[in-house]
Amino acid sequence: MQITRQTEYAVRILIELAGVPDSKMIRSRTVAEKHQLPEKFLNKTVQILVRAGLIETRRGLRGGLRLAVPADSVTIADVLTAIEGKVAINPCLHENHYCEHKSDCRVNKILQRAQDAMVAELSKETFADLAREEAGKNFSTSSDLRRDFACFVTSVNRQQKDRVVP
Amino acid sequence: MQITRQTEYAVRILIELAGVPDSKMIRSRTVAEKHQLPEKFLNKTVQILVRAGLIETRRGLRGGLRLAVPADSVTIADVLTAIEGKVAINPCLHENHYCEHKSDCRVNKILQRAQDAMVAELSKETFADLAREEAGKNFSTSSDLRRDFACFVTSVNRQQKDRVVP
DNA sequence: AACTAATAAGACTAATATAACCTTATTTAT
DNA sequence: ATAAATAAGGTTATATTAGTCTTATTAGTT
Ligand code: SF4
Ligand code: SF4
Repeated sequence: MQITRQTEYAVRILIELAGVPDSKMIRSRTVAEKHQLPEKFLNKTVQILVRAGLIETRRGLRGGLRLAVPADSVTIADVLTAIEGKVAINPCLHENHYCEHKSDCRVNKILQRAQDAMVAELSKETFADLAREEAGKNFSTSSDLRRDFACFVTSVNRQQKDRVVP
Repeated sequence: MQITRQTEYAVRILIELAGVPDSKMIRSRTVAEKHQLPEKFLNKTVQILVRAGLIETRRGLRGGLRLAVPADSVTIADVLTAIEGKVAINPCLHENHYCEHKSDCRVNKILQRAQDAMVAELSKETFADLAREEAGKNFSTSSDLRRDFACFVTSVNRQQKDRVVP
């Protein structure tokens, strides 16, 4: 019941890109270094975002990444869908999933409402908002390697084996 | 971003137990066969639920499973927590997770609100409600092997490779 | 045209989490 | 005693997630 690391990486890319003037391109390596993310894996993530139509890239010298859509029209929910596919917290929430009880299953309905509530929250603020927030902090758009945004999510996550079953 | 199969199995166990008169014990094998779940895996799940204090078991002849708490005091959210541990859709939502930006990170706040909204929905109806619903359907508490509740979630889930990235 | 710095693509591997199985104990009513 | 049930925990299998590596392609610069 977690979003994947890749989704979080993608969110960070989008925040990064939403925070710079429209036409400027940001190198993927810059993002990787700034956020301490594995570069190759980030590039793969970038490709998914490109295919989802959220960002665009240019190769070659002075190439890089840029938003393909207005920052105020993208939300975390969009990124989640782009990276992990259509959201469905249980298989039976896919409309193509068959279950004979689906039509009147109360569990299904509860799960659906829970998911909808979650997605609604994830859709409330756009990356334009998020980038503004970032700008308010000590966040820099320069290409040097200050780690204003570093958070070592992965390593911390790995030791999270502690089940809360007393 | 899915609940695990084990969580769904646990939900089914609880629905099953909530639907029978208080003192009666249900054999775990009965649940497994009725819902077409792998018996050994189900037993492991049962143990988790026991340790979480949600159900109690008795071994030996005429042993079985039974709710350890009133059906109207348990929700799907409780089961989710029992099986998967404290809910956290991103590592930084664990209060013991450190991130220097946590205190004023907007992403964190959005994720927290999304999670809260989801959990709130999952907490709205109790298993007493759910069992009532089941009773309304053609659901039987007899120990024969009618598969009133069968849903082949696992197999369907496995072919769900279709990423929605156009 | 040649060079260089960038992304593109995809195969490959590694690590982790999830799911399932199996075997041996332990308990309890009969 | 015996049979029928769960308890426990080790082992395996599978799926997902994360990350790496290699080679190609593109585009600006000189
Ligand atoms: S029985 Fe209900 S919860 Fe289970 S798969 Fe069918 S619709 Fe979903
Ligand atoms: S920067 Fe924000 S979203 Fe990322 S780990 Fe820290 S608190 Fe969570």
